[in-house]
Amino acid sequence: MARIKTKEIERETTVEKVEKILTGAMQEFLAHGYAGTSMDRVAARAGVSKATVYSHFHDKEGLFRALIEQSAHKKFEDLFDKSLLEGEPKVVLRYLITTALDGMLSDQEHQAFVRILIGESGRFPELAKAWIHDMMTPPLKIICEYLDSHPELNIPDSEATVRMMIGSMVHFMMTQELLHGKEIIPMETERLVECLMYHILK
Amino acid sequence: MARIKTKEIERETTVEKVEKILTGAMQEFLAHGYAGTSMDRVAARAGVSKATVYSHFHDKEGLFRALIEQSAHKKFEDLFDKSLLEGEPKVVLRYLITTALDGMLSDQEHQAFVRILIGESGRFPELAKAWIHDMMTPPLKIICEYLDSHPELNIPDSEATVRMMIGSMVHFMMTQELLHGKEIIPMETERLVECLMYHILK
DNA sequence: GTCTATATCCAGATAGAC
DNA sequence: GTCTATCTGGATATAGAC
Repeated sequence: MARIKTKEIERETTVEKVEKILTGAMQEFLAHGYAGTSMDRVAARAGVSKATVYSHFHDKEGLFRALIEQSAHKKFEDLFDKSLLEGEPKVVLRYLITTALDGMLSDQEHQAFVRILIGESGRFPELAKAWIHDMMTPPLKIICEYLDSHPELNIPDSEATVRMMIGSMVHFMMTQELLHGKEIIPMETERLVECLMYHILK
Repeated sequence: MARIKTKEIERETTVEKVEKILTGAMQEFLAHGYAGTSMDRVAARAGVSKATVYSHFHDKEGLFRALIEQSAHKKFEDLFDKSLLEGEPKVVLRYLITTALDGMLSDQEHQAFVRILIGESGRFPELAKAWIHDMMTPPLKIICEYLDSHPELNIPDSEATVRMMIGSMVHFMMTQELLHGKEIIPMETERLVECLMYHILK
């Protein structure tokens, strides 16, 4: 009994260390990029030795891949609540657009994630692809189905329309926040919301 | 006379070396990012010594800043020809959108530039701002004026509309090319063109 | 599993001859 | 202005004790 308990305690602290490494490494990668992050700082931030980091993740690339992949899967859950896709388009669409935009604009970690994903998409193409698959495809499909279920909207190509919608929103976040364009080309979020509502609902 | 000519020849080769350093360094930065680029390879690619690179550019950061700034100023010229902004909207807008989209989708160097600009926008915020100013503001203004000069289009907020337009186009390029989404969520360019035409021209 | 200590290499940057 | 040679620090990664 005692041995088992000891084992369990040991495994717990190990898990905790791995957890600390993962979260700390994520912070480092988001702040400094892939090449700009050192394994020394990753270890220091997690409060463990470098050798421990290497014993859990084969090398720097392995650690990076694990982090990005995990994050790509996780994030797409909480972007929007698909149960809200019921009701008349005027209300539903406005709510959808507002929620998604505000979510992106206020989430600095998500912004840093997008930054590194794009920045490293040359070196790590598969990670970019996985993100596209996990983040873009689900909302695309769901919103398409919603638009198609309302033929009175008269939308000839719902998929293209949803891409236009998402694209203008993501691009807005990028120019305003990621690229620090808030002061250079300022614009209230509501104007983009109204614009999309106007052009989509005719 | 002879001395002057010698001097001129010497200055010519110097300029040539600087040119070689600039173009070579650009290739390196575009391929490997800021932190991933080494001054050794920059020097080697230019066929000069490292000391020569440092004598012309104070340090790595200075070289990078010079390159990105120069490129931000230069590129915005050839994106579109504003003389083409005369005629009826159906023709002008379609041509504008098609040209810009095809230009972005086929220019791999521009794509790599966007990648590094976003990737390093955390470390070099002023460069990102300069690019926003040089690349976004001019077309934004010009297209806005065009739309406003055609009140029959019934566009309530031309600036927001142009942002929607440009945003969806840039985002399309990013997902398809930068993030290698061509095979994962394929879509013909024409569909986005038609979609924009439909929603903007009502 | 985790540590300290270390091997090995390569980075940015400069000194000094020519 | 340009080179070779070098300084110095910090990077990835591992060996070996506990």
